[in-house]
Amino acid sequence: MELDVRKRIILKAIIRNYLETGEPVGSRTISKYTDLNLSSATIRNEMADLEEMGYILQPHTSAGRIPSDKGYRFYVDTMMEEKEREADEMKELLLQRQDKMENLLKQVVKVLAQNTQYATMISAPNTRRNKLKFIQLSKVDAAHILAVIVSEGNVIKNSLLDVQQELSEETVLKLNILLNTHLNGLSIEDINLAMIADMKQQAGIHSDIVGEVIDAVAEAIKADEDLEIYTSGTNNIFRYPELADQQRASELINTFEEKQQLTGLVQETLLEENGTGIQVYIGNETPVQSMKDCSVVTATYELGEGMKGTIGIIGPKRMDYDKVVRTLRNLQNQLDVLYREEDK
Amino acid sequence: MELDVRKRIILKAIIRNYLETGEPVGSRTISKYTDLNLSSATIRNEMADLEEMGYILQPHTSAGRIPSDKGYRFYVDTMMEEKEREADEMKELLLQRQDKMENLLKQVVKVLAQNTQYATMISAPNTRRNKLKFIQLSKVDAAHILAVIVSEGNVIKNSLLDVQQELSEETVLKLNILLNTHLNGLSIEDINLAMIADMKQQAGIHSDIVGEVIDAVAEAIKADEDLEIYTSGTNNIFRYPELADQQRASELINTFEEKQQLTGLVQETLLEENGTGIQVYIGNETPVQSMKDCSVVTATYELGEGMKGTIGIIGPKRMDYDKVVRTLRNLQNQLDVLYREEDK
DNA sequence: TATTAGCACTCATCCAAAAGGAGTGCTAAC
DNA sequence: GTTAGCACTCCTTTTGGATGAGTGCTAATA
Repeated sequence: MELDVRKRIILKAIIRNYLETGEPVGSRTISKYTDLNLSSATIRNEMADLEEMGYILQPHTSAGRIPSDKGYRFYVDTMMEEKEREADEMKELLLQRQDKMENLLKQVVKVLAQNTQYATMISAPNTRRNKLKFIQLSKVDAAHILAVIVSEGNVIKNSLLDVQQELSEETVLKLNILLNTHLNGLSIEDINLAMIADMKQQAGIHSDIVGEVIDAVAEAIKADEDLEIYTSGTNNIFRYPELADQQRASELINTFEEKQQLTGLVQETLLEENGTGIQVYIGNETPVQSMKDCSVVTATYELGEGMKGTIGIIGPKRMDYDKVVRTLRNLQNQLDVLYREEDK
Repeated sequence: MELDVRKRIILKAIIRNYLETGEPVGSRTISKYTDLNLSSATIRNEMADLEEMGYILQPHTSAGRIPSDKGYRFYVDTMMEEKEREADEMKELLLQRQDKMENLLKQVVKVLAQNTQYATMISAPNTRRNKLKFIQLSKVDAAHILAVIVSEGNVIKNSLLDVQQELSEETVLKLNILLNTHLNGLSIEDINLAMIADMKQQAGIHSDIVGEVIDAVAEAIKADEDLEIYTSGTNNIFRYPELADQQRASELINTFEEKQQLTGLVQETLLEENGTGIQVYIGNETPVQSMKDCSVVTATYELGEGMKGTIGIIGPKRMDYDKVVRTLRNLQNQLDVLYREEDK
């Protein structure tokens, strides 16, 4: 059996209605809701077909129908195609310029959660391919050296190093010059062992410090790559009864608190690049187990070349996909603009 | 009427039992539970008295009794006294040394939440009275200067400053010296306007930068004082039916997400210093509105003189006060030890 | 052949009444 | 002062209609 035009119209009507109400929708409703001028009985026949084909299902024998994951998938796919053509007149999200990356990200998730009424997450941009801009060692006290590492996009990391014996100010200065001349402009992938050996040799008796700094650089650039995830609007899940029962709510909240559970989502999204960078995961499609009763919409954002991060919106399956996708696209643009300004 | 010995025993038995079960406790239970060898009827008489005195209450006419806030208060106060004498044989919480304050705090709340099965929070140590150890300005690129501010306890803050016109390396060096000679060893309260004016004058045409740096220092040391709060174990509230209904859960989770709602708790705790630094807020006693159905146990911790922070444990009123207080005391010690090691 | 009216049937939900049970307060006896 | 006994309260659970939304099927209709 195939999905003819009329079946499509009916399926869409069912889904639209369910997105609004969250209640199973019956044949009579559709009969009135659409302008097909068909009786409820005819609709019932079509619905039986749609159910057989797996697009909708009945919670129990004498209830209306709700969309299945397959149904949502159909809806999202065709909706996306149609909307692609439309102009995007979405109003701006109120983003203020932030000097620190962390604050920017926190602000983004928060604004996004407020705008969509869903739970949101954002991962800090992937800095692996990011280039080192600047290293600064400073003597803090007799036993500690502070390494400040700035990479492109003005991402700043600190690391406090223990030193065995006190270094003179001149030594610190020399090390600074040594490190900067060798490392500036390189990404973490560019730094190889030969280079490190070379630097260590030049550092002479202070070669151990060089080693520590290199480690710190690696650490700073890479380490919490998967931990820097911010979330907001967690308690929005209570707006949707289908997610608000204790079992589910508890699991979801746990996932949002233990942020490393969200890394799966980030990785998945960065891998599966399609044109727009926006992806929709419905129910079991999501890579995070605890979200199998949710839908997840993700977007990759880019701050200059190589600095990619992931934004995610998590809500019930009857999410307003349309609005969410538009909002995310809008956000992508704004972040892009923000970056260019930053750079000017 | 006074609280004679027998009434105390009965009251404690009621509370103990309620802490375990979370159900109203009846006279027959107490009659068996205690070794007073009294019949349920006698217990009933005593319970009637206790209710009249306000220590316990009946959810409805034919139910058992549950402790009132006043009852909990009595229990906590006397329990504390008794336990004060006991040796503390609590097992160590598994804290690993962390180089960054942020990581340490995150670890502490997490371990604490896992150990107690309640929701936990910690505020970063108050840095207001903290002394400036070291300031480092570095030229990042033509338009940006990076200010790194290190204060006692090796708390590091960064701030990226825009500059109108490019500064030479020498100028940056001069400014560094100027700032460090003037400001090192001072706390934020020590920095006055005269001093700032003096520095600005010495900086000549670069006085605006000095102003910006001072602002950054103030900002860095003070600003997110009330924002640096970490939480963990939020979803533990679902373990306790009396907190797990949607209304309450949603509010609590929101409070934990919007961390500035927790500042009230931090301030309150730092003010009301008693001997041990441990405080118990029962029900309405808590300064945070959304926790009026919870009990909150807070502890101040200290990392060296002046660096005080607050730890909080939030759970149902029938919290295991005994264990919580012991755990917190234990943690206070461990943090103290950790700090001394750090400092060595 | 596609559509529709009509009808029997299912099943969640609501409501009231009944049953059960835990626990109390009171009284009278010990 | 303590306790056994009993009537009483009130929550909780169960039960059994009644209601209503919605379906599937069949037979009539265009």
